[in-house]
Amino acid sequence: MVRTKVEIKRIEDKAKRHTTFTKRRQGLFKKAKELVKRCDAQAAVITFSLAGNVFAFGHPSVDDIVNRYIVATSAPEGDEIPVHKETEKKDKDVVIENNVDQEDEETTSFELPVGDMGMEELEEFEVAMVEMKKKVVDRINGIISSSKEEDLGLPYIQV
Amino acid sequence: MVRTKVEIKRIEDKAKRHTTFTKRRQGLFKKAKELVKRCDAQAAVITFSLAGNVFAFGHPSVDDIVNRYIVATSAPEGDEIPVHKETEKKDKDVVIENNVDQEDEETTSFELPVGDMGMEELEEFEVAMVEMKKKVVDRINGIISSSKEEDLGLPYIQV
DNA sequence: TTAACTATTTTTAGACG
DNA sequence: CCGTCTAAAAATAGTTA
Repeated sequence: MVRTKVEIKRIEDKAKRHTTFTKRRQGLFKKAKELVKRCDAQAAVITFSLAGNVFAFGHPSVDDIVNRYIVATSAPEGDEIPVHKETEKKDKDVVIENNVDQEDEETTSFELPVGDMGMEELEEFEVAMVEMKKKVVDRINGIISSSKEEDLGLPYIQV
Repeated sequence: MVRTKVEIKRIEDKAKRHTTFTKRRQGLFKKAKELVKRCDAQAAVITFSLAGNVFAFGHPSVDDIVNRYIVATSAPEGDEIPVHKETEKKDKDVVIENNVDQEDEETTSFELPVGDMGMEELEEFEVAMVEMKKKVVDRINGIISSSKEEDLGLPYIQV
């Protein structure tokens, strides 16, 4: 029939799990698109299935969002990120939830100050960021080639 | 009363737009968490409000997903990304939707081959990736300091 | 501002083709 | 592996506190 009312836990059956993944991923993307349209916001959704496939949505683009995220969350100098509880600051802040196991206890939310650089300025660096992304991969290639013997049969970069 | 049935277009009123952004962002995160739990998948959701605040969720972490995304979507050598229609390949592929205006015409979906590097191997490079992220920001700092005059009053990195 | 409330819309699990 | 269908569950726009 239509007996719904699932508990949110891992689906053991592989076929069912994949079916649900597909359906819910589509629903998640749809929700993200609606958020972007109705709220004039920018957003990205990136998902990896167990099989290793990646599905991503982003507006204006996934790379834009990823780059902006990297910029926004990388501390300029030190590495200590001030962790607050909830936003009691004026206007700019970042909230990051890092795992899924919290029971709404607001124990793993982070908040840190962000500057005033707007999108117009950020977009000036988009090209540079994309180039940087390539450099990251190049660097990884270097790490791979220096840490793995080629005769191990590992593909060079492949990622 | 409760007359719902909104059309998905930009909300002009700022207060309403922000309220909707908050509600829908929470809903989006909840959906992402359910997807992760039920399907044993990895996912990240990153949103930027118009005010410039960033809210992000990721499992196992936003950075993990972002790094994995960067690795998965960066072509090893050339830059030409083969664009297919829909997944008719065997197992590994990437689908990227880059904008929100498409009317399900599947005109802006990309698909490109991805290798077999699994999470275990990918995680070996997590630390390196995080360091790379810092280097990206350092590089941007360099770009800023070389392209902007300090007397313009622009904060150094700030982003 | 932020938090309920709730009628209604929207999503989705399961079944079927 | 698609898509379609449907009842139940979940999300949410508009309102109120």
